[in-house]
Amino acid sequence: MQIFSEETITSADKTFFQLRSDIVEGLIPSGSKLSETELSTKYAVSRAVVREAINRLASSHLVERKSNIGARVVALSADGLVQLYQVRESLEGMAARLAAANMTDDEIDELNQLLNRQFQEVKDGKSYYQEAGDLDFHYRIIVGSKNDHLISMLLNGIYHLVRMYRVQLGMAGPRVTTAFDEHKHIVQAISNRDQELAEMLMRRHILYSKNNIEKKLSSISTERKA
Amino acid sequence: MQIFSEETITSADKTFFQLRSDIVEGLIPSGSKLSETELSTKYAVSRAVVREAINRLASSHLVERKSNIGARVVALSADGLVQLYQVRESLEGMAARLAAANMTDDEIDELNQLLNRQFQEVKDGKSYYQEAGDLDFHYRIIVGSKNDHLISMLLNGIYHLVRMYRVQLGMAGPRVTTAFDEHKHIVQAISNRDQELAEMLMRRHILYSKNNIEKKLSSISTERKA
DNA sequence: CCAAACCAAAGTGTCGACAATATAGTCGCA
DNA sequence: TGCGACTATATTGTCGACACTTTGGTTTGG
Repeated sequence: MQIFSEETITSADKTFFQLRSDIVEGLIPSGSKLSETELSTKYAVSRAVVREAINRLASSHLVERKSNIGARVVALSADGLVQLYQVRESLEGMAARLAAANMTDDEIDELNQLLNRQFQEVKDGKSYYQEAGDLDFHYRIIVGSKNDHLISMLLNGIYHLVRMYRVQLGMAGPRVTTAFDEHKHIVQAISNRDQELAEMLMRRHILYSKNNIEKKLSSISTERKA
Repeated sequence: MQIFSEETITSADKTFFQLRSDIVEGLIPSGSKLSETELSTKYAVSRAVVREAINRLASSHLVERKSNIGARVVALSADGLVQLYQVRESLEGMAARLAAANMTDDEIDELNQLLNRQFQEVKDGKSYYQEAGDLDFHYRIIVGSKNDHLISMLLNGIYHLVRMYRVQLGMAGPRVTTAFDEHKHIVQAISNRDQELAEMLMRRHILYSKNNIEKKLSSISTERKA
């Protein structure tokens, strides 16, 4: 596999991926400080590559850096979540619209097949559908937009933050089957090349998703008070 | 001035700003290669800071970097312009909508005053309105959205690319007065807290702007053929 | 006892040198 | 002559050391 290797992977790349994963998964807690020297010993690389990795994380909005002071993992907040989903709604809505215009028939076929496979899994009960499937679905539509800026902003920037919120708020919950139906309708709209509808359905889909995760977040903060 | 100094400015910062400016203004031609060693002697800093600056430029989509090969300034193209304005339309439309919801009355007042000043300048003929005023207008609305992700994506990412297209295509042309009217209507919508209208007018404003610049681009490419 | 200046420890910013990789030109061979 | 392997060169990737800034605690003067 991976016929086109292209682009060799540097040490800084690996450190960046590792760090990003550790942050998203919560191994490095949100709000904590990232010490360059400490991380360089931990990952057994020079401080320079850790620095580069941290800079990239800052570009992805996963950490905040202040000169001469250091970098901290972003703090999750209700307000941050709202802002994040505002832009996500707008950008992914746009992605769906462009996808309806620009995806090839083959790509749309594959999208349909993906959904069918997931439907089987859901029916067979062995469904931990959840993350993997959902991500794959959104991923294909984003890429299908064929707009490089959009793709980059979503995949390099926003998406890992979204995952970070989901993971750290423990989103293993419900909303599996209903999300599946929403996905199906979106793909139908794309199949029909109905740009308007695709955008609207995607925006709504993300809005529901926000409400769902927001509810979880408020229930947690009330738990804390109790 | 600058009461809150906050955030000391490092050598890498200065190099980044300098490089970005040189690229946007065309002093470093689009498509050309950026040699780390060469630039480090040119700007009299170490290769490390040039590297960091280039990495940031890559995050801003002003250069493209490939590992072990180097970085090139992005090439301007008709397709790239279309993609850029697609996301700009969506994001700034969203900014206008959020601004109508989130700007304070004072901020809206200042926006109105800005427009009045510009109107005077236009009337007095001394108007090279063009860039400065237009940028200031859009800037305030973007910031007025109060959405950090949106602000960052537009101001750090997209805007310099937009300017690069404008500068290098020689946009000193017309469309001054008409753009002014469009600005006025957008501010009116924001004043009325009409989110829907503000978004729609902004999207349309940017669409016109795209058509204008696109026309210029095609006229240049036909010139070349002749 | 408090406040301001000072000092020391820790961490980030910058640098020059070395290692690894890509590129272009040369040589040899069919 | 044309093609492929090899070598030399230039450029990027990585490293450890040094310079500067921040921070927290200590001392000193009121």
